[in-house]
Amino acid sequence: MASDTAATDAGRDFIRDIIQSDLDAGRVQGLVTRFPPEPNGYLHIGHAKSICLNFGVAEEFGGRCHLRFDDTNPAKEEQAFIDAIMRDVRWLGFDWGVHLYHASDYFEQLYDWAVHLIRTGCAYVDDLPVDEMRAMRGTLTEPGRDSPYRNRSVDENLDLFARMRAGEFPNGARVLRAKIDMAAGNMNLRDPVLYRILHTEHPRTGTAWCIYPNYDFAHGQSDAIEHVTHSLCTLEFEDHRPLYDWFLDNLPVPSRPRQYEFARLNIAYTVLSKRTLTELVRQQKVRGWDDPRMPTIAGLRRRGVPPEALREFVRKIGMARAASVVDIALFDFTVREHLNASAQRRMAVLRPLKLVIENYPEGQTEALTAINHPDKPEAGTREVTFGREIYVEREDFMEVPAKGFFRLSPGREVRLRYAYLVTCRSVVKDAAGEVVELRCTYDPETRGGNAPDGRKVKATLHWVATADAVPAEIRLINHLFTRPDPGADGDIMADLNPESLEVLSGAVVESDLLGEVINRKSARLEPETYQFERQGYFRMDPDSTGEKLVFNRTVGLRDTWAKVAASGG
RNA sequence: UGGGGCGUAGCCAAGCGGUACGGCAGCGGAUUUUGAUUCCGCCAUGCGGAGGUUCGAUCCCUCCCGCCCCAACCA
Repeated sequence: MASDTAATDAGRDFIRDIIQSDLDAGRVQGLVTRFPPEPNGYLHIGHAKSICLNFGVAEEFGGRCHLRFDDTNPAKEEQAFIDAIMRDVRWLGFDWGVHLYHASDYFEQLYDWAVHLIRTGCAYVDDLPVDEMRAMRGTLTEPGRDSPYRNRSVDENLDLFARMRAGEFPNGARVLRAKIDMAAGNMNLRDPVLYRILHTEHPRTGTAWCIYPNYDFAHGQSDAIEHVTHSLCTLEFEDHRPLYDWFLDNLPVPSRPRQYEFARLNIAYTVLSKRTLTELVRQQKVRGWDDPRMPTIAGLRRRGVPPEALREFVRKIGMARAASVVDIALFDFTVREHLNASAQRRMAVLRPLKLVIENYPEGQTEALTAINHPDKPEAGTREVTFGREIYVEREDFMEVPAKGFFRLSPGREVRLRYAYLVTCRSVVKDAAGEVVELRCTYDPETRGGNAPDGRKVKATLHWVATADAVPAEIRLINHLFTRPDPGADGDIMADLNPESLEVLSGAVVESDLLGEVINRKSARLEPETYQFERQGYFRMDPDSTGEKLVFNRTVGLRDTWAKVAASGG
């Protein structure tokens, strides 16, 4: 029964409804979808939406999803992108099994079908130069005009097309066009180009071809060859559907797929256009496709976003046909939601300020027990080293405390996480008047953090003992663009955020991290994402060396105080 | 009268003729050795607008308004 395979409660949407009714009505026997990336760049979070949809429904309805590279334009495509795409789809958690295909696998069949169209009078070879063809296509409101080559004989077309394939003509000399309707309101039906001459080596077929089919002529037929039942794509292809169907109607294809469109994903303060992302890489505005600031799957992975969070985000945004711009806060929330549940806690001081405990014996250190995860006792504990000199966060001290600030200031007592209650006695300043050191005393009776007399403190600070500190560089990843709608004024590069990457080179982390990080590296495991208490989530960057650890901030913790301070200030 | 779509809260998004699910954001409050987490409460008399059909309309009809996509030998 088809209804046995129904997606359950979670995540119903119009696509799943269509699939369900097609299955129920027996229109299709089983579900087959496909994810069809063009290997001309890295996958981004917009592709993640499509991947989750295509592979997701296949899983839910007991069908299968193919990974098919739409490699019809060798001028832009590379093997390196093919590899990266497969890596990213797998990392996201999906598996195409044996169903790995390429549009280029079908070049011979597509060529035969092109010949078929010529024979049936549905296609012709056009000699018009590009600009003339453009001029004759008409405009949105005026019909186009027939090419003078439109009524060549079948034999002449056959001969010319064969010679195109044989390499007799240079790039751009001729194209094969479908003969449909130059007056169609839908521009895609005004005798679209099917094949163009491209004397370019193809990553997979090498030099076997010098003519290549374009998207419209390859996509639907590839779907049909693979017996794809539901061909899911974004809204901008809606106008192509009549053409998609026209090919299926006029060719002896082995199956009849149908195309359905959904709205593409947009996210505020970011850009999900492959063209723009390519430019960012090319112009070196970022350090590569996997720069942690990039909305690419590889970039998000390097930043520390777990694949589950990405999938959950896609689930949360829903699936519909209305153009939308999703609030980046929803993404951040989803990442925190997952990391809060999974990430081990550690202590790191991003902007260190030295704190000396005057009544703590010189040269002495002690090991204190810290909890690895507050909600998961099974995550265990670890020892952190405490001593007379420690680092605390610069922003956890205010010489003149602002209203509502209840961290450290002269005379005030606070708790050092897992350690002791300390009271600030005085500050040391440099010649410029900058506070460079805090002089404190501690209460030896408060080991672990609680006072026997029950007195309370309002703040708990994270810290790292100087004796335990491992230097680290911390990279804070901020929005790549300064406005929610980058490029709305025309020049998208002008909207780049000059502070998208903040490098804190003087940070320190507890030494426990060094061991963990080195162990995982030697075990060839991907680095884990940790929560640095009171700061956010961080993941080691591959730029790390034996000399210095480098961490990227995946996302900060919600910071209510920052909000209060900003509005009150 | 080019063609094709879409309008439900600040942002997503359910709803399929019976009186507006949910999430994010925001705002209160409780708990807290992370100003985190968690927990409680508040947040559309209203569904782009105007008519119409109906006992009853976000849902059906008509007109209007607004927004998005299409004129690559890209996908």
